[in-house]
Amino acid sequence: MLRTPAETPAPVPDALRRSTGFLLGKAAQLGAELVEDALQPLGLKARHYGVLVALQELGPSSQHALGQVLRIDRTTMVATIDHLEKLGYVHRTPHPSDRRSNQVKSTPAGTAVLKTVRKAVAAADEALVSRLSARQRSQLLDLLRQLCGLQ
Amino acid sequence: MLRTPAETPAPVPDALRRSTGFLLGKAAQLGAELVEDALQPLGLKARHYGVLVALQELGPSSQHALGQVLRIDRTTMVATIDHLEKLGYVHRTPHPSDRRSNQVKSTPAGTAVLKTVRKAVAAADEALVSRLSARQRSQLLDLLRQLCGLQ
DNA sequence: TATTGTTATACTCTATAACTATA
DNA sequence: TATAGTTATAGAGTATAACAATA
Repeated sequence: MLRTPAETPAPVPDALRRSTGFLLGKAAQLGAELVEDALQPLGLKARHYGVLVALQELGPSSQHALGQVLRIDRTTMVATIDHLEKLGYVHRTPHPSDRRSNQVKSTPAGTAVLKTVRKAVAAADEALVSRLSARQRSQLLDLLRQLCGLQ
Repeated sequence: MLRTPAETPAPVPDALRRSTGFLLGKAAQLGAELVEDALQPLGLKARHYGVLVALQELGPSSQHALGQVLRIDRTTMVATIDHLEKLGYVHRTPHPSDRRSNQVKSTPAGTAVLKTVRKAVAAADEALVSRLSARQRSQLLDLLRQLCGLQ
């Protein structure tokens, strides 16, 4: 990820400044960098956070189900769960009725670390919107949800 | 890029639906897919569009200067210009006073194709914000520019 | 036959290091 | 010494194909 040094003001061409797609990309990149920096000390990446959150909300789930919710390919999911299992945050057990699939469960350590992770991610989110007022932040959330068809 | 099929509603976890960073990532991904689809028939990717636009606004520029504006690494820029040159849209000439650097110029064909490319990208942008009213679209642009520190 | 998880593999994107030619 | 461009290379990230076990 190429990070423009602070000294470089980077004069963005006008045609790009007028494009929602370009600005979304730029903003998303800023957000990704902040979350990456926030999670790095914990040895996690954004997709691990997604899995921990999904497990908390959905309860024990198959790798396939997690992949559907988080848009992660099943082959990518293998390595993602491997990593979380190695850190002791999740646990694979055979599914009781369907022995093809694993049941991925959060461990107590996983539930505990999620609290820390949530704070780190919330701080990154806060930093991302630091230039906006409270009213603008909630406006932006609404607009993005609507754009994504999530409401 | 994993694209969720239309049949899959993908119930996004609440904690993620409340995160600006997550929503920005999701929205940016949608935008990137639309632009990618729009440019594919022309044999171009988003970064080629960026170069053509920058050349139009800045005039003939060194590869280094283009990279600074577009946040593209100089090693990546080589292949990007190679591709545009192969298509006949730009032309490398030695810089008159500094023989270390190339002057990258748009050719007539490059200027012509940029008109088509602009239309394709504008249509993708329009599709991206299709769920928003005119007022909401301009609000979103303002909020994103402010978030990115571009105004 | 279809699905879940897994491995091996390949492809894209991007960055680092080393080289050249200039400054 | 420093910079612009280039090449070779390596590291992510993610996808496809093939396989085993199970439905």
